[in-house]
Amino acid sequence: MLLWALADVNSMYASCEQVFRPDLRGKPVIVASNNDGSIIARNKEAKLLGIKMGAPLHQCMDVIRQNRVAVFSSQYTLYGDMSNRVMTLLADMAPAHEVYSIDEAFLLYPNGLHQAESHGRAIVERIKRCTGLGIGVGFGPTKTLAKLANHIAKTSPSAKGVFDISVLNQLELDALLESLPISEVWGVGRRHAERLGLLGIQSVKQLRDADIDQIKTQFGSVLCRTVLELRGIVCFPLEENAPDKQQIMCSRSFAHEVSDLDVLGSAISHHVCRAMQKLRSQQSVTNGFTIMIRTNPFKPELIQHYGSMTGMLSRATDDTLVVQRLALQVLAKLYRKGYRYKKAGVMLLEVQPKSFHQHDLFEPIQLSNPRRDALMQSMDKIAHRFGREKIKLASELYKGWEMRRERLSPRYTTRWNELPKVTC
DNA sequence: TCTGGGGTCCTAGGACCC
DNA sequence: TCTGGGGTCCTAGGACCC
Repeated sequence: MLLWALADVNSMYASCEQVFRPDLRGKPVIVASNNDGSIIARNKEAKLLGIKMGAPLHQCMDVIRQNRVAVFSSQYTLYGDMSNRVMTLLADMAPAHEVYSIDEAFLLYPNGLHQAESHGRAIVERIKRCTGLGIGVGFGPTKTLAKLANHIAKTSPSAKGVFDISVLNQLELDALLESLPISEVWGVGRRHAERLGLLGIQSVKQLRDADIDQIKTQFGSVLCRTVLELRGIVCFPLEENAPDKQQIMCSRSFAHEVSDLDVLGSAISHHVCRAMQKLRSQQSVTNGFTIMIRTNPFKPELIQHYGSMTGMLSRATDDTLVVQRLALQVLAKLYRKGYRYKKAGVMLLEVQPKSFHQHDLFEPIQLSNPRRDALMQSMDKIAHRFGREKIKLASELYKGWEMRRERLSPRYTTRWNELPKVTC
């Protein structure tokens, strides 16, 4: 009998920081979003202090100071590398797996497991030993139930990090689902939870037993599949190979507001470079892009401007210079003098595989420009080997749009000169 | 002073076609 | 009194995820 597992790292970002800072063990740790804006990760101790997910950092400074909470700026280089290590180990412990997010993977056992719980404990132990990170593992007959089991693994003291929902008998399962609110279900967000509540559906058991036609007509086919998954019917299959991105977005808030067009242009150029690099790394081309700039919506006393404008290309491309040139032209149209901009970004649209892109009827057919392809390859290689900061376009060089990252930890695992120091 | 940055899918409604 | 009946395609917006 087929069995799913969901393994996910406990407080991933906070745990990654803690692994390299043994002095912080047992102490509250939080990680701030880009620009040190809001709180995006908290360890157990920080949660106990009542620090909320998504809360603006500056509103929590009292509790942070009083309790000596360790605060880190987010360091995705580190988290990404630690994630790769975890995923490699997990892949080795199941016949098939799917990396679902930076800190979660589904594992699939097509023939089930005799001792799921002890296997789960072996996974937890191995990840801890090899990476220093704690994980929780939930087993169930569908992805949705495995996710729910994972929630129990992490929150129920008796589960101690591993829980198999598939071994429960019908009465036990009903009692458990009755005790869980629908908001714990994967695919039920705040809006759905509110609307379901109005229909009197509050527990997971009630959702599982709800009228499927009513769910379909009132909430759509996605939630309908979720309900079926709660009944043990597999609707969400394994996706072993992450599909190529259909859109690629790069955007950042600025530490300080920006009014100068050249500085905004520098930010846009930088985001175009990053986005195009992502595009090439999945061997795709883009047909166009949207540029976005906006003022600070949290300052209603300032005059606001949210501007976005799309530029379409005559031919799909993966050439940074082509997109960057047009992007700056679009930005110049979008820009309004005198506004204090807080964020800029670019989104690549109509992303498709380079191997079969559509040619323009009115343009001469040209498969690619070998010189430009070589240039792009060289840029990517240099950036990969020596770091993104070593190769830039001239238009990226205006300063003044940096992020705030005042509590950044070293890139312990990916830079030789930032390796953790060991004292013997 | 200070509020992230990515993504996906689905649906409703309008434009347009014959 | 009764005012066609199907389609497709596109877009904006809403919901969800981490």
